Amino acid sequence: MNSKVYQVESGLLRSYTIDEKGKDHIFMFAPENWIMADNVSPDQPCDLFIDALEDSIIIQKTKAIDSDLEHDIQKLIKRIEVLQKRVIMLMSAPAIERYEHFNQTYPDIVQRVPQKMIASYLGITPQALSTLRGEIARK
Amino acid sequence: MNSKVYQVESGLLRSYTIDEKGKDHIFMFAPENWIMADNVSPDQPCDLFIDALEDSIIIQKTKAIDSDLEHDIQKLIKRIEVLQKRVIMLMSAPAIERYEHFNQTYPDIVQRVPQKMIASYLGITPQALSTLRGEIARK
DNA sequence: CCCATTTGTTAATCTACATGAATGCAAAAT
DNA sequence: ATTTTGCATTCATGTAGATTAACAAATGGG
Repeated sequence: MNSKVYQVESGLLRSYTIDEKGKDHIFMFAPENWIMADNVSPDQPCDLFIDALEDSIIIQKTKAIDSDLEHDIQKLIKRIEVLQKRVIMLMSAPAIERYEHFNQTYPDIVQRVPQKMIASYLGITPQALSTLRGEIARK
Repeated sequence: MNSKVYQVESGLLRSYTIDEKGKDHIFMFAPENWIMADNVSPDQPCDLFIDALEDSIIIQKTKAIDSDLEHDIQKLIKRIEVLQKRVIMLMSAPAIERYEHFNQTYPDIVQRVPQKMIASYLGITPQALSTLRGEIARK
């Protein structure tokens, strides 16, 4: 079981899947002080890939729960919180609101990654994001 | 902080949000042996409501992490896993595939709740689910 | 049993977003 | 300098699913 947890000291990571049609979907970004894991659970794998979008310093932690249990639980809860919000927004909010929420969640990432990746995170095409940004700028 | 965790012994719970337009979105179901929590984190509340869809026996656990820490972590990880899958499917899979995945995740729930709730879980309207089921039956 | 309310179905129309293609543009690569 | 290569923009068209509405079926309470 080669599943790992990474603590980002500096730089920027992303995790993403590739669906049957070959399209990739960014699952999350991890800038400084975020943690990121590939397969949270060894069974029922999720095929989550991770790579660095910037030169990054990361600390690789073994998932063996050794010392700071409470701390780990807090981190996990934080992630659940983010995921819940994301599910709800995907179900109920149109792309433009998801984009605005993205800007709040990751205030400075917009400048740091190409737009196509943000589109991938939002679950829309780069073209859709482009026109959507046009509309925002126009008003 | 009145946030609780519930362990379902028998019956069926659901958790859901209500968006600004008054529409509700079922976040998850919890049949026997599942756990369910309302606000995972006291800050940044998510306005997740819980109620029982069947007569249910539940054990209310305080969220204070008392004894079985490892066990709690396993549960949390399971939830993250489910959430991740859900996010990915919402982004990449059409409603019909989400419906099929739902049937795998909750094999017998289809019979136990009204369709409108399943639609809510899937993030589509009851009408859409109805026609979608028609198409499945027809082939 | 009858009425009222909720739930499911079907169909017409509308809209957000996907898809595909053409164009411009900047950064690499040669 | 020139040729790639990848990214962003714009437009035309297609489509999944929303919306609205009307009706049928089921459920529940008196």
